[in-house]
Amino acid sequence: MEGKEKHEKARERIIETIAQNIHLYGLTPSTGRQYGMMYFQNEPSTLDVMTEKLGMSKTSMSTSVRALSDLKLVERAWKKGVRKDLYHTTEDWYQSFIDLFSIKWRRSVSLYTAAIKKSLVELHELISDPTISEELKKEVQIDIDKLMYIKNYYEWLDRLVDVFESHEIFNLVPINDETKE
Amino acid sequence: MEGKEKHEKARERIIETIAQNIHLYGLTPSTGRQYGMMYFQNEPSTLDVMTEKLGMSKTSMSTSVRALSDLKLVERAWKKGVRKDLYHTTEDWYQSFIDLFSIKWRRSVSLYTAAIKKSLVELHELISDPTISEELKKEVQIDIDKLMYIKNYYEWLDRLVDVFESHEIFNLVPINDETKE
DNA sequence: TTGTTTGTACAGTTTTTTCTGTATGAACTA
DNA sequence: TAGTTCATACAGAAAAAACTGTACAAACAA
Repeated sequence: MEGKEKHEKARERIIETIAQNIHLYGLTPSTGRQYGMMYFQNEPSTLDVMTEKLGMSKTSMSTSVRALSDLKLVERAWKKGVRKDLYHTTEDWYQSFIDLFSIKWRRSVSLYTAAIKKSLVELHELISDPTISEELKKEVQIDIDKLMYIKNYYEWLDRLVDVFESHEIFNLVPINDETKE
Repeated sequence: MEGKEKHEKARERIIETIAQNIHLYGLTPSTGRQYGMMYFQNEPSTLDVMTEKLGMSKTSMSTSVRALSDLKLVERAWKKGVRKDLYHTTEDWYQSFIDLFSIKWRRSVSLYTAAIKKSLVELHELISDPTISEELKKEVQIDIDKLMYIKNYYEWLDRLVDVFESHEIFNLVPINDETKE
């Protein structure tokens, strides 16, 4: 089967590329390969199919399919009469990018925002404390300025995520071609 | 030193937050802590200072400061009379974000583009091969469509990176406050 | 009810990554 | 020139992460 083989090779190249780049999504190459396999599978896959195709344990398949779901790269499919869980890759890579972007950075925004708020309160208390030295006060003021800068930056980042989530970004960077949603 | 301690605590909270979020830049918490320390250090740091402050080996400091430099999060500073290498964090977090974005995704774009190009050629050869089965041809056509979709997506991503690098993004998501460059 | 199938928690193993100490080379000093 | 100070390459140790097999719980079948 010469043709079948050539087809397989063309697919494998892409799957391997996905595997080598999925770290951008915080996932391992194995998980990327799993995604790639599912991407070219033209029907939903069960954990058993993945185990068979990738030669890895079902436990692994289960945990990594969950990781893929968390990032909305795959989702459950339903098919009547089939008892096993079925999964397929989500169609919209633009949306996946946005989801990734959103999940990763929103989390960061909220962690920073909380920490900065707390520290700013403390530093302001320190500044208005009459018992501390002039020298320390100066240092604290510098830190306050730095924290304000970070605060501003994260507010910007938050608005940036908004722009992706609301799809406004597509006004600035339009999707060419008919593949648009 | 009650005030000094409180100041330290406020700083540490932010440094720890940086450490816990630096994975978004593909770096380890240790490296994040190193960055955080340098961020609040109001003068350039030497490897020896980092070793002393973080209690880690100089070798570690050397390799992680290089990782930070690669992402342009820190850069060398010059100070006459000082023989040791000096490093300080870069001021512009917006630019750092853009640099990260650019470095990470451009690389991905070029890897995908190359792989897709190669595979598309092979699949087109396959399609116009008269000896292969109708069934296989159908499958190959589906794959071609999928690759075209990915190709389009990466063209979009490439334009997206352009928009960040050119700072056009700031038209859509402006930097508020006087902290702007 | 009992038996079967399926997914996942958990403990342990293997693999990978991070970190350290030693050794070396480059840059500067005298 | 030789001596000193620094950064980093490299090998091995320590720590973390990925992966597997077992065991169990939930869902369903009969």
